[in-house]
Amino acid sequence: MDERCENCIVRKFNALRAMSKEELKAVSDSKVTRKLKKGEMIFDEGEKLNGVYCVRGGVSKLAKLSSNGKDQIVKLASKGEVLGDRSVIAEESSNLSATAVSDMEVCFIPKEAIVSTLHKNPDFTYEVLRHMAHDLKEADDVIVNMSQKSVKQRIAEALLYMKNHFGEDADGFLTLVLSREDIANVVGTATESCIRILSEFRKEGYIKTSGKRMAIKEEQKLQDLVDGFSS
Amino acid sequence: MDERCENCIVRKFNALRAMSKEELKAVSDSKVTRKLKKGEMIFDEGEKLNGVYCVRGGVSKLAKLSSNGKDQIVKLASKGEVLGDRSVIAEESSNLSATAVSDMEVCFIPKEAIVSTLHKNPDFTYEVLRHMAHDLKEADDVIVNMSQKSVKQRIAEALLYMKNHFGEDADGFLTLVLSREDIANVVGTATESCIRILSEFRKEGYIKTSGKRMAIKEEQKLQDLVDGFSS
DNA sequence: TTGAAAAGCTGACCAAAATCATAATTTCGG
DNA sequence: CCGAAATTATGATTTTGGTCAGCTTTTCAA
Repeated sequence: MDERCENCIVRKFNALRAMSKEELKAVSDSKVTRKLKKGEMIFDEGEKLNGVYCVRGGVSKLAKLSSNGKDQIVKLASKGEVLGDRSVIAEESSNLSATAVSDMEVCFIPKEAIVSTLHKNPDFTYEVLRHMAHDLKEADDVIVNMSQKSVKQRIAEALLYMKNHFGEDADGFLTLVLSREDIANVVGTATESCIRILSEFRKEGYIKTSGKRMAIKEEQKLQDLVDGFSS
Repeated sequence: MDERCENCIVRKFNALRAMSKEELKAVSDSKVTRKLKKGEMIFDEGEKLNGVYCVRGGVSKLAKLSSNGKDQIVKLASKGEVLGDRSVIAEESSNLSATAVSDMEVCFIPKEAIVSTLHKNPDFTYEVLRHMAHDLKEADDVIVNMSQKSVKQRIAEALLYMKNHFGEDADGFLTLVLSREDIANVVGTATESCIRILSEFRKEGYIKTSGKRMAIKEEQKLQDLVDGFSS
């Protein structure tokens, strides 16, 4: 609406920074800012995307429905991240759904603005490519974790991830508040198992909880779990 | 050694086809063909790659060692696929190891030839990008399978994958011959569990085995398993 | 404010899969 | 062709985690 992409700081974090002044202007002119309430869906699995979404604020979960009816959360995206880029580039419909897990503000950028820049500005394309190569490496790590680590380890890891990527507030509580079900869907387990293990962590004194807010008290203990020490 | 990239058919299958005649000539002049025996390693996890490997023949497993000491096979690459591109593009050391699971022939292409083309030829960069976007989608599927499907389903899926991607010989046996351990590492399970389930499939008549060679007898039954029908 | 719905929690039970042990078979170098 | 090493096979046991059921707490809208 009001703010121009040229001045938008979130751009610093993504490939848009490799765009030229003019390209950025074109993007800014065609973009549409959209506010979303927690729980609202940005796009659904199988949907044809006409552009990408640049996250200005809030957090989104990218999930895929598995054949057994459960959602698997593949990625949590926040400020500066771009959603839907893969589908636009591959010219396929989205293989993931995107839903706000907190109130959000996103900018929709029509695909034409992206694709034309991809064809004309090799620096931009290269930058997008680097981001994607990086994402692919992260995906490898997720695959290995999923197949080789226990549910307990994966939950410990998810907690540390939430702290490192989304931070904590003044009282030490994790900024990102997820339901137990969402956490379960991140680590790929049953909600009850997730609740059980979080309770265990609480009893052990590794974390404390207050409603659905959580705080990490003993980061090292969680890290040891992830690394396979103790049990 | 002898064959020129310009005439190499495997190029048809990868992003190299978007290169210009001149660029291809430069690649061809700088490439080194290398033959590998089954079991030989092409590069190791953590290694700094000075180029990419284009697979001319044979099959390679891309694996990552998890903290519990087990290898997780993330991808099987065959004719036409390029290995190491992500590390070269991200300018990071490799997060995966590549090992020949059959005798192989690969062409090593120094990274300079690749990177300079990436900077100069947007079509090539775009093509690489499209491939990577596709790989990323596949990675999402793997994540979902790993976390939501049973070991039995994943093994059934692996067998179908082997048939569809590597084919079968005149007798109906899968062309790609993997050890039980490798199959276990693809699906992320214990070798014993893998053997047990393959035995079960044999007893049910879904497959037949002859040493480590395997043939799919009832493809539909395996597919039903994957889709969650029956049990 | 209140009452229904959603989310969180806990126990009991069961199924899936890992682990440990041991034996049979295959592979392969000499 | 032979024997050691690797691979495959199978049984017994334990652990992990999923499912079902019932209960409590929190949330949220009428």
